[in-house]
Amino acid sequence: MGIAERKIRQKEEFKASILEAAWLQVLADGWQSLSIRKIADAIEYSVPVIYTHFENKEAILLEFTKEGFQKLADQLQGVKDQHSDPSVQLEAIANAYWDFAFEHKEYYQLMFGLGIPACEMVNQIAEMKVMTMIMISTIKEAIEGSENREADYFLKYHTYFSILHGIVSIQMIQKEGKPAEEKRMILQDAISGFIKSLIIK
Amino acid sequence: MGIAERKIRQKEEFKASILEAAWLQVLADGWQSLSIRKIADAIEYSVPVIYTHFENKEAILLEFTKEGFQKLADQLQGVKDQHSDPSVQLEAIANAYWDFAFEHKEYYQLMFGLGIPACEMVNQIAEMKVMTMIMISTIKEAIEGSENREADYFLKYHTYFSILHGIVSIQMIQKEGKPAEEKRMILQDAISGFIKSLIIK
DNA sequence: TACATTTGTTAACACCGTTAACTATTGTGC
DNA sequence: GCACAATAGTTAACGGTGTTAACAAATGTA
Repeated sequence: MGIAERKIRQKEEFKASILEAAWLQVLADGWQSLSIRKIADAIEYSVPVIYTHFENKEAILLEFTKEGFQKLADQLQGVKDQHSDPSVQLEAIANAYWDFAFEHKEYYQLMFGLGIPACEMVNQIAEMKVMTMIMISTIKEAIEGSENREADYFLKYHTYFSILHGIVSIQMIQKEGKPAEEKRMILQDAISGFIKSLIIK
Repeated sequence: MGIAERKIRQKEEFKASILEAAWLQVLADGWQSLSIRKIADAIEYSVPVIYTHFENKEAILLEFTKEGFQKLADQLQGVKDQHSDPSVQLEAIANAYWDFAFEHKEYYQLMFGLGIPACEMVNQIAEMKVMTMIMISTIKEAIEGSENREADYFLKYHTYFSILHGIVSIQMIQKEGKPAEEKRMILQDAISGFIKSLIIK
């Protein structure tokens, strides 16, 4: 009575082949270029068959998002297990997180909804430099009036800016939830930590 | 001979009316819902007239991106001027940055290419919780073995995660540029600062 | 063999950005 | 005032997107 099981197996294989074709497209031209029609073309079936295996395009992307979080969690657990001191673990996890993001760029962008039009333009926006200069000059002044005068102000600027953007964009993704009061504390915590490490040796 | 000037002025007004219609659409349904056709509909002209004022859709979005950075820089400069101590300034700038992002969500998302499909789904992804748990448990352990045992581990987790994501996504937007060596230093700097403020009172 | 179910197809709908080809309107030189 | 050139604005199309209704072909069952 293996014929029902064979059918299920074939269905799974079909689903897998859809995901494989989709992933090849994502790797080739980024996930914004992914289209149902291209997938159908790649697997040499008509378009609607895809909808018998996935509710819609988003469901396909969701699959990759889950896969991404699984892979990421695996890698983080892996490096955590290599150390015993929690502080060292936190450092190792941070590095592994960074590695994952850049070794699996497509996954990461999908997981956090990154990289649309601005991606290409943000580099050539002169207007951004004003903001940059305000931040850099303030950091420079802070360093000069501190006991840590040999600090690299450009490095510190990047850190400062990255912390700000990280906090904002994470909170933007997690739509609502916590009250604003609580949210602001995260900012407060991160920035006070940054400033301390900036001005104290 | 004011007729040439009137023409220029009218052209400017037309351009402005396009941007205004576009912005209303963005405010109403987010910038992913913006389409040339909807703009044309709103200003009651045919589609191609828009292309006589803007090269393409991206140029319209670019206009808003510039506007956004200008507004942001203004606000940051404004709060910086209200203080004299650089450390206080850095804190005020951080708060103003946060305020800008959430008071002008659409601008911010445009400026940093945020919020595509994942935005809606990232909340309901069970797979993410594994990663979350790894980070939280490590932070908890670090706190318990530190001299700062009353630290809020959940707050610290958010800070940690936000810093990681911020560094990664900023570096992903600024495609290439610095060598990997230098990039990793930003991570190193931010994380070592975080860990210090985590375990030291 | 006759029927029902599954499987896959074609063709359409309603959108999208972009552009070529055309018309109506305006301004200019005679 | 009139013919001509320049401008402004139009329609209609091209090629693309996600999604689905209607249909045909293959398969399994009675």
